Amino acid sequence: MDEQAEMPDIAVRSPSTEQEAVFRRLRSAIMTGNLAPETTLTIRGLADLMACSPTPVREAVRRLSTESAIEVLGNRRMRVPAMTLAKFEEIFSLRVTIESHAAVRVLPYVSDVIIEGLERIDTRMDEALVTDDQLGLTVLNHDFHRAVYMTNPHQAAMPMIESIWLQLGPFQRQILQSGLEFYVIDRHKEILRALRDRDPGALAVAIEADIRDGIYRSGRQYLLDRAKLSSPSQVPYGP
Amino acid sequence: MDEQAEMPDIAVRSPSTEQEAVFRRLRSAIMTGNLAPETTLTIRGLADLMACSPTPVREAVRRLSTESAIEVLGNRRMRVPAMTLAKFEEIFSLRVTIESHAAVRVLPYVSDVIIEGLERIDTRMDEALVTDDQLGLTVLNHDFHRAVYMTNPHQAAMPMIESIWLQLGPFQRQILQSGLEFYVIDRHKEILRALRDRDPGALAVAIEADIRDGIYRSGRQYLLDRAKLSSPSQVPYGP
DNA sequence: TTTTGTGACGTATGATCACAATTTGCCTAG
DNA sequence: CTAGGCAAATTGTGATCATACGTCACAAAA
Repeated sequence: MDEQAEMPDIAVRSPSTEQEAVFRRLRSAIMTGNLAPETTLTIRGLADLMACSPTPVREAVRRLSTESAIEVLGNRRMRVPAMTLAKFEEIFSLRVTIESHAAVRVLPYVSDVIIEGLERIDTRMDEALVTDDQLGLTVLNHDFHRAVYMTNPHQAAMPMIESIWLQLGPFQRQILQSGLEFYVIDRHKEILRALRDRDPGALAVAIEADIRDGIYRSGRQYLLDRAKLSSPSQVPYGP
Repeated sequence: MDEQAEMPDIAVRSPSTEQEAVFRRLRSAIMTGNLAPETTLTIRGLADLMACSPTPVREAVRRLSTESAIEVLGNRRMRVPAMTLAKFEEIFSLRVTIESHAAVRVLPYVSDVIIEGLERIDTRMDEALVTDDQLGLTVLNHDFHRAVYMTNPHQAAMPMIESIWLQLGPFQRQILQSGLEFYVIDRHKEILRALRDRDPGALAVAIEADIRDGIYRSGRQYLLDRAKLSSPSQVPYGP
């Protein structure tokens, strides 16, 4: 009867609610590695920290728990999940699979404007690289990949990709703190070339290389070392 | 208008929290197609329905919104998302990719006991097929696939796969209601054979066939028909 | 007849309260 | 000095209250 007038509300609604703000802050903190693995969280503590009542925090934390960004233990406690070697390998193989899939599906929508935007991000990454700005590098890398995948207007995999980034965030910090350097080899140029050429094969290869050359190598090394020297169940590290 | 089963999955175990129960019921209702697309939901309405205060409902609804199972509109309204042809294709190709990935990663952990358990589920599916029990068929199909993927103890893709099922649930009901029959061709036998043979190639093929022979065909047909009689040569979709 | 302003009503939201469960610290007994 | 248990503090959970915002209906003016 009246369902045809779809009325696309293009108006961008401000995420003005407190709960949304808390959610964003917490999520961003986890994804950029501001919270270490195995950090225990309390709703009241976070509420104090963010100067609001427990209610918005509670809901934000729940949302993050469904994304596997926060682990809710049976005994009513929650914490940032720990990382194991097996889980790490599993997550990275999944990441390669999903991101390659999302990337290839972008090709029909690639345009000069799109590529131009990506190049702009890549330029900023080069700047962050020379100033050794690790945080900026992480954020920009996410921005770059997100911009690629979101080029597909019907994109369905983005929430899952973000969920993976979220699960990797805390561990990334752990590696950095452990003193392990990881070399950032810029595969973005290859991604851009594959996009320009509309070459799905080359694109998948470039995406996989970019992911595997990132924290994957040093992360794997870190977990192997830890497994080796942890004959007694030792606390991984303490901030 | 919804709860017709007493949560068959989580029968007596874990009386846990009210919020968890509400979450499970809502989630199950959506996944099995008890809620039609574009159904608008109100927190208070659901609270009345489940005989509890708005608080647990609010949190459950938020969790579901992060899984794209419920769409939160800017104007403080929420509803079950609508389905479009483009979104449908996107979701299904993603589903094939992720489920194939998860299935292949199961092979190192396959054992006779595992296969036996899967055969048991498959037998029950055959029974549901002859009695034309659509709901049972849907639930058992999910159980089967879940059992396959969860064979990998370090499984990381399951939450994402469930999220996809969740997004497909409401639309599945829409197809059934429209009178379109969909033929269920039993590809589970082929999946089982590939598992027994530890054949990754055959397994991926079987998984893809199982998914594409399910509601995919009739769902696609339904959306094509709807698009045809809706607007002959208008702009396909808004952004 | 159409458009616009104003009011009432309903709803989400966040704070606060009361309660239950769990953890932590301390004290006592062995 | 260690193990066990009791008590207080801490924390999550659900209900309720106050408030802000959106929606709808009705009326008045163009």
